[in-house]
Amino acid sequence: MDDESIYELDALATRVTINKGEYLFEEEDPTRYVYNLQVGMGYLERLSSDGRRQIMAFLYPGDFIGLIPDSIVSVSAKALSPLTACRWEMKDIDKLMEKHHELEHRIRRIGNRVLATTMDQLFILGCKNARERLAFFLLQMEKRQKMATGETKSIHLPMTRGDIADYLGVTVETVSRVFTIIKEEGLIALPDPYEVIILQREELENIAEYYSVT
Amino acid sequence: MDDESIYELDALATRVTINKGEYLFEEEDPTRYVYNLQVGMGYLERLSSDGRRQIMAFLYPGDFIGLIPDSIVSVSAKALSPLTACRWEMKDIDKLMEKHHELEHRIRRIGNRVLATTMDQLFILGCKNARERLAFFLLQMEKRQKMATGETKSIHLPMTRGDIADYLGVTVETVSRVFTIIKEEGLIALPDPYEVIILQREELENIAEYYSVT
DNA sequence: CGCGTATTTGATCTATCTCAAAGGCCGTGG
DNA sequence: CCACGGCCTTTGAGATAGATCAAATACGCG
Repeated sequence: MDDESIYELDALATRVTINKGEYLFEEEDPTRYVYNLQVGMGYLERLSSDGRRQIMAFLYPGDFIGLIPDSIVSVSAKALSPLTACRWEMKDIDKLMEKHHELEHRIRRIGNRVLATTMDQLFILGCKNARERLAFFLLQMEKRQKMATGETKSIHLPMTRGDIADYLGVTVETVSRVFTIIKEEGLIALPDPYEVIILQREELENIAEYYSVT
Repeated sequence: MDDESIYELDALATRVTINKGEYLFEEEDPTRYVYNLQVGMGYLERLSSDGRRQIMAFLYPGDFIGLIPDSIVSVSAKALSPLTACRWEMKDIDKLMEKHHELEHRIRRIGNRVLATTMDQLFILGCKNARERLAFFLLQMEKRQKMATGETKSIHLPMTRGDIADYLGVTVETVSRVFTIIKEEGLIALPDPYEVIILQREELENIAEYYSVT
């Protein structure tokens, strides 16, 4: 992106900070902001009226959130850890896009990538069993962590088993059981519930049918 | 969109026609085209190596397909009926977007809408049971048919029960059974397997948690 | 130190899948 | 024009992956 538009973006940005468990924005919220996550992690969720929940995405540093107007999607963004983000008014971004078309192009490409990821997830939920889902999840988190932080030794999972369950469309107990199973099969090591080390990547990739670009 | 870019788009378009059951493009296919469906219907599918299938979307006249480069998503587009579409080279569209920025804006908005729809589907697959899924499906098809053709009396379903099953992440038998159940509950009428009349919209909407903008 | 929350594991239940078979529709070819 | 084959839908019966319910254990925080 050219220097000028970066400079202008920077000038318009506000910094927001929230605690673990708090919302960056909520479903009903009519405000229209765009965020760029800088520090910490979170997730996008949608709730059904009877309390069921779908986690649509986990959020890593660098992720843009809110690029889709809430008039057409309804999700909330919640922090998994203390979280800081840059925030812009949607209308400012709109204006800036009109001026610097390169910005709209960038935003479109980000949107395309989000769509591709969402389709991967759809495929998983539509076709795969619990074991395949968890394998997919672990490889995806490994890849995203690598992108965001460069860390590859172990996968740190800041979310609970319940969050993983609601991301994969299964129950907590199932997630827990499958973790135990694939640990005992020697596919992963689990130093503690929030730390995963992949021992047999290839086997996991075959299970998940998900091949990260290594 | 301004007249000039429509004119240029038109000049660059090729018309393609395929028969029912044929592919507009396939997963491995390295060609990069953008299509606008004009007549007929189809669907986007992804296959897993062991033959499972997820239908990612049903395609109605007016839909744009292929706006996301296949380098990041892998899907095939198949015809449910004889089908004609306009086709452009992706590179031509890219060039035209650079010249007429309004075009890129339009394309971004189309992409946003696709993402919103995909997220709705994700929510359904992650949280809902078979009955809720079918209710969602029927309301969605009704809405899309209305958008595409204006027809609202009955919903015409050109896809098989198997296609619906692979869209909703259940089996053919389950789809068939749920059709029978909601018919006997008086929620819908089924003059024939491919024709649905909604008798109790409100009840269906409550089941699906899907409220079409009427 | 004690409470609340999260994980894990066990036992049972059930929605959906799987397997099987009958019936209907349509296009083809004799 | 009719018979046949293939494909699709529907329905039944039985199997099962994962859900639900329950309880023990571990962990972190005030």
